[in-house]
Amino acid sequence: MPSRSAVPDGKRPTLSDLAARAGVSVPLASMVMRGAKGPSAASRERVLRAAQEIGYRPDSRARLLRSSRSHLVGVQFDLRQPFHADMVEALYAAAGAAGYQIALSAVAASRSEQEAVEALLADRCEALILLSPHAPAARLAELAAQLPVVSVARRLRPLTDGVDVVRAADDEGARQAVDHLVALGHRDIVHIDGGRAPGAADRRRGYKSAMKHHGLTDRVRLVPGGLTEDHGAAAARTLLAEAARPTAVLAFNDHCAIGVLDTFLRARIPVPDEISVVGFDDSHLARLAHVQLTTVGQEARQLARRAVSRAVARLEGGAVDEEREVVVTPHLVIRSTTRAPCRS
Amino acid sequence: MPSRSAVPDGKRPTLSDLAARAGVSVPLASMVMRGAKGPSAASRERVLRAAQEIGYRPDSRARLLRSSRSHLVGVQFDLRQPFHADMVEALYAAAGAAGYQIALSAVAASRSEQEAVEALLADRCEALILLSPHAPAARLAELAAQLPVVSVARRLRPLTDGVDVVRAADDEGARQAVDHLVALGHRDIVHIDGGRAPGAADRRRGYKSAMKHHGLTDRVRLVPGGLTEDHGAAAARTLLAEAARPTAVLAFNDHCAIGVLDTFLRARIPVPDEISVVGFDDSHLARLAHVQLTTVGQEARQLARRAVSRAVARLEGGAVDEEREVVVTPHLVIRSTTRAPCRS
DNA sequence: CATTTGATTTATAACGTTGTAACAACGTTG
DNA sequence: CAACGTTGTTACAACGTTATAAATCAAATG
Repeated sequence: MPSRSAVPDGKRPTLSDLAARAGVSVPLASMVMRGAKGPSAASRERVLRAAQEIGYRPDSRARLLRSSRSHLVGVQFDLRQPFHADMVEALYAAAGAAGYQIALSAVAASRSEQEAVEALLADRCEALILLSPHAPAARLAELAAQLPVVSVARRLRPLTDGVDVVRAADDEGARQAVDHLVALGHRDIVHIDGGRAPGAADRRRGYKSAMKHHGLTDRVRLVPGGLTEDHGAAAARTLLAEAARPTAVLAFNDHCAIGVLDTFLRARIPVPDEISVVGFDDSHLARLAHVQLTTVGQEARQLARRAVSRAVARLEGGAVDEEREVVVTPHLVIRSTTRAPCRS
Repeated sequence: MPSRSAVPDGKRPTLSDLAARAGVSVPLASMVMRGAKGPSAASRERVLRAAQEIGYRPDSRARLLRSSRSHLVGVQFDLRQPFHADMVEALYAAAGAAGYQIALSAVAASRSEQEAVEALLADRCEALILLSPHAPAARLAELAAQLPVVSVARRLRPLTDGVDVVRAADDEGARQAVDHLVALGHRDIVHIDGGRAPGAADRRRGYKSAMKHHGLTDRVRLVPGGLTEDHGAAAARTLLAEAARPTAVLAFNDHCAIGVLDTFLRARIPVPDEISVVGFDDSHLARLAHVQLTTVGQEARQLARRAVSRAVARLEGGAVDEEREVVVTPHLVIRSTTRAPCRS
């Protein structure tokens, strides 16, 4: 069996291998590797060259074990939600900038939130960022008793003890969408909702209140939907089966909106000529060249930054008793699926 | 500030807290926690109850540090590829069954493969599973000199030293798709390819050889495509602009196929009535109720299982000098986007 | 009764890293 | 020249866990 590294015994090189090679003590090598001030330029260079030569890599686990701080933030996300992909990317950047690392733990059909969180805890994360968690509020509170917990996009009705919330102003987003549609001349605007999904209630409320504000209370119409394209497609079929169709649809999220778009296309109903469609999230789906979905942008960057800084504040600032809830204002992104209705 | 845990000082409980609480020694508590044989039923129960009471959780980092084996496999995946999501899910299961844990590291627009791999190495992974890596073969070989590396879906032309490959038989998959279409009566079958993406060359070759096998060499037609919906949409527009349209399209992957479908729909070209479309991967996109894409299934479960067992074999079996390349046979999944051509 | 056996339990020493405090070597200063 | 900072370096202990070997103890044997 061939040797797998530059030190004789085939194991990965450690600090003491490095120190031996450079002809210095272990602590000195350590200081150089972590860029602490102290070592002279000469020894610094010697150590770095030796590191290069033997291919030394610090062992982050030992490092974290030693320092009581782990500077590790656990992130729970759902593999099936594209918006989560955007968030994870933004979280890497935000955490890096704050001097923290990220440990990912995925939720999927065969992997529960419970399992995902267990893994993060065993990994010694100092704080948890949960992307639209479905766990009961009691469970979140239980976790928050052990370490800082940030719930992203999931609002907690009574501000749950110890759990920070970072979310977009879903009601405001829905309002913007309705305003835009009304300004274009639409009156029959339907909302395909997200049932009991995180954020759904707020979007519903925002939709209703905006309709009311425009004096369209009697045109309010909710169709049961959900988070997936299938849900959107089903809702769209419901609409098609009816005599009087709406002129515009506000879908719960981009995924759902795509299902709606697709169903309309198949039924030969041109969008936006005959009917306008608005999504929610501004995930990369919406930006696809052939989709160009008008949607409510959730500002993943912002959300990520705020979530991280919230967690860090709890960790470093001691008792941070400002707002428990951070609300980021969403922004309507107008693309090509909305237009004035062709006939009133 | 409220206490964040069940032990007085607010830190997370350790083995010695647990041992003290249970009135036993630290090593004994350790044995109980990891289910080693030795402890009596009585002490086992006492320790477990104490663990329950103080909310003890083993610190996996310390655990890994101590045992030279970490039983940790690093997985590099791309947040934007739905097929990777399926693979990650399957990998969790496969690794768990083999007694290993998984560390995820994502690649995205703002996070390079290099960064992703660095993070995994620092985490002390024993082996790396890379999902369609784009890194140059030389770089992979360099990594393989340090630890077992499995490349999934990316074939390495000359079997690169030390890198195992697990992939679907892309050529065979393309062949199956063509066979299916020909059996339905199609002759003008176009392939929208994946350029230089991993697997693209094989699919191209499989397509060509199958066409040849059916005596359709003069009908071979390649259109430049890519991995995303946008690529598929662009290719479809190219096809639409021409006088003689094909009766069937084999797209590089599901993503690309969806772009094609969408463009055809917008152009009022019914699928599969006027034109058939086949994808590749059988990612969850293809299974959506309103898409029901006929596609070549890559068998994520199989791939994941084989990738893990390959890595484990290298780690545990010492010198495993069987095949360096594991090829899984794909299976055509016939759904609703293929049908006999309406006019010959 | 002394002694072996077997089952439990414990003491001790690591794993690779870093913080603390101590230590040399050196030139400055009174 | 003695006392003193500086600057660079090192010894030592610790983080939370587990492997090894040694210790304890009851029961069983000769």
